[in-house]
Amino acid sequence: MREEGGVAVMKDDEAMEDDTVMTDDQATRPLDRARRKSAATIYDIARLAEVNPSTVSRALSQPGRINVKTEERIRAAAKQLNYRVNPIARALPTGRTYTLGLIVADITNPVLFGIVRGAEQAAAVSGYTLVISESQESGEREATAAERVLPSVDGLVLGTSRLSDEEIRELAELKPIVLINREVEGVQSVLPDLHPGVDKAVHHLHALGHKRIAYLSGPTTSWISRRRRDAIAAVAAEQGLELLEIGPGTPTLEGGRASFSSVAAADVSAVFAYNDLMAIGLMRESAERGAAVPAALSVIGFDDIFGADFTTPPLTTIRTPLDEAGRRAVRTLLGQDASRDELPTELIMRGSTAPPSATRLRGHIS
Amino acid sequence: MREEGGVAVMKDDEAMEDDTVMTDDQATRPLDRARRKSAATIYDIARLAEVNPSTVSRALSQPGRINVKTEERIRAAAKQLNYRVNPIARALPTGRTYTLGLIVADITNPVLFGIVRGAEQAAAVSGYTLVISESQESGEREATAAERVLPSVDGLVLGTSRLSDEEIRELAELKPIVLINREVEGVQSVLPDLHPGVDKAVHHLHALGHKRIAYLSGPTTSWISRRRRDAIAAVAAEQGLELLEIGPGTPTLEGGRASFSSVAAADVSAVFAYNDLMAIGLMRESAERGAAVPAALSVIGFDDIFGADFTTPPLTTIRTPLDEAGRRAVRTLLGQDASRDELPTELIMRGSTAPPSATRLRGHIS
DNA sequence: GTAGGTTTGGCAACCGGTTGACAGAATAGG
DNA sequence: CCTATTCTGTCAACCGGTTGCCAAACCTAC
Repeated sequence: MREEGGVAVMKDDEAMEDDTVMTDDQATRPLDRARRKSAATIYDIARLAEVNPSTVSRALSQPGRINVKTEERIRAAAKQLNYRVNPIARALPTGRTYTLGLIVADITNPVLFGIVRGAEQAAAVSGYTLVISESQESGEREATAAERVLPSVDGLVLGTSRLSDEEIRELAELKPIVLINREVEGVQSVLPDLHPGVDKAVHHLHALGHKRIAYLSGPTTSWISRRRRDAIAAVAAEQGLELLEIGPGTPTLEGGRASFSSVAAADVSAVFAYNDLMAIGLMRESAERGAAVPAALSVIGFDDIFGADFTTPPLTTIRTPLDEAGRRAVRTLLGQDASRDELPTELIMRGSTAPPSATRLRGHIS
Repeated sequence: MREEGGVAVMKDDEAMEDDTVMTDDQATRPLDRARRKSAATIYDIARLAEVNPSTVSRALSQPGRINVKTEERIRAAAKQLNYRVNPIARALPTGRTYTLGLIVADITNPVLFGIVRGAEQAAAVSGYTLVISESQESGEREATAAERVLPSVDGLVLGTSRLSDEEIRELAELKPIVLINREVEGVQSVLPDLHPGVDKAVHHLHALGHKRIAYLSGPTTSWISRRRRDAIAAVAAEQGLELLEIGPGTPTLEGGRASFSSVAAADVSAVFAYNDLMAIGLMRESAERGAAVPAALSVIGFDDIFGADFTTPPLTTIRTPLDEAGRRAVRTLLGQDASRDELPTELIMRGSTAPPSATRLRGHIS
């Protein structure tokens, strides 16, 4: 009787002869490898095909290295035994796991779905498995997660890293790293080109007659939040718009709601939110406080997440092709994509902007 | 020069002496393990602490087995070398990978976020890593994905399986399997208790005065779709409501939109959709065709996904605690949860239902 | 002081592949 | 026909841990 991962496994060998009955007792005994079929190995094939295991290995992984006749015999034996190569056994000597890691701040944050999906697809296409970990917006947890998956992956994508540049460089010394929405000297990254979307958005607000606008920022640790702010600031200055920064805030619906009073107090007629989640939260809070968007306040988000067009009014937002970002990050990791181009953003014009209202928002501060 | 996963790696050994310069050349050479720091092993520790590697292994994984003094010396050496156990090397002899697989139909389907998050959390808490794979609603791809991850996981959660009972049983012979929203003889599963939510929803429609309602079904291969239909049918019959089945449909926004004409043709005043995505699609299509929800048509969804309350009107839906389902599936896999209770559903009453309208929907068929 | 029991740590086999080196067979070239 | 190549398959080491078995060292108690 031995310990297995803290779960004591008992009655290891009773009733071994009866394999067909699925007793309740067995059903509740977890991760019990003992009585399950174990997979065929190259040794089984070797015995069946009457060759040396190394020949099997070569026949299967280096077609042409071995005599066609023999290779066929081996392949037939492999098929007969329903052989699958054991990725773990293969990874040990070669160091290649055919697994990639993806660490994101929050799996359930719809902002990241695109990244996850794109990365998963690109990985699957190349025969790689993707392991997704969550850092919950915490740099410390992110470091732990990275350390945990690092030994068993061939490379790592940091989707929304909250680590310091230094920590990221240290990781990059151990395994190939690709960053999304973050730039660190000497580490590869996939970045958005904010100009097309931001330019158009700011011009749009200017054309509507806005004079004083705000940027509702995300977490202080977010590199991309600062970058979005700077991009907006540059265009705003050029257009003679006054830009305030409100924040930092939590990049969630709640964070957006919570920002309402600061927004109202800031006396602005339009707000760029760090992301759509905050934008939607702000819109809803604003509406509930009697200041309907866009009449009383114009709101523009970032990302164009799932559901951004469900809202009333539908959210105007600056879209980054996130699935493309995820896909490209993985392809870069696999060396299939050398392009350094930034991914163009795009303004998705919907209904959350309007000319500034005569009535000020101030009255709505509770 | 050898092949690595289809990517030819060249210039393998030039400039090996210069480790500090991060040339562009190096940056674009992917998955190149060669010149990176390689992690410390128990052999390094053994040398440093002047003991046998097996002693190191014991000191680290079986506290108490070794003399306290020696153990401390070993731990110190391990810390000094910043040692992390290599999960792959550990998995090979033990067969335990501390990794669990989760296969879902579609990662970006918000219905499944809850499952993913719950599963990830439960796994992380117990020190397990979760590998998520996507089957894209295809049984064949699901089988491939399962086969692919099976050798490297200790167990598998099938989130939205499209496999046959027989295929599932075969998988269950190889590794522990837990199903969500699906029941197969002899395989563990986590199921919702549809009664509380469905009862309340049907009663609610009855009370509003509806007489003839429809169930907009999901994919034919979806076990849970049939189950939802049956649960509704049972209560509808009891309440004297006429229930039509429309479908099968694709469980997406588009699928919901596409169903509109059938719904209109069916001449019903209320619709249960297989899931929220379809419900939202239907609502929007309906509104765009001039038949506003809920005035012209009442709609009730399933799941209460992210964004279900963003819509106009906000969607009334039957919520299943999906993160709890994901969590419980993993805990069951790990043998930490023997409870067989079904997860109670709950009616989330919002704004997409109203008394049946006098005007029929028929006129809206295009 | 010694028989008996318990710690403690080392040895070596093993998990399931991969791969460099090599020998014998087959083929080519002169 | 003999030597030089090329082909083909085997041997054995290795990846980095885990673990059964054993012997030496250490206690304990009589």
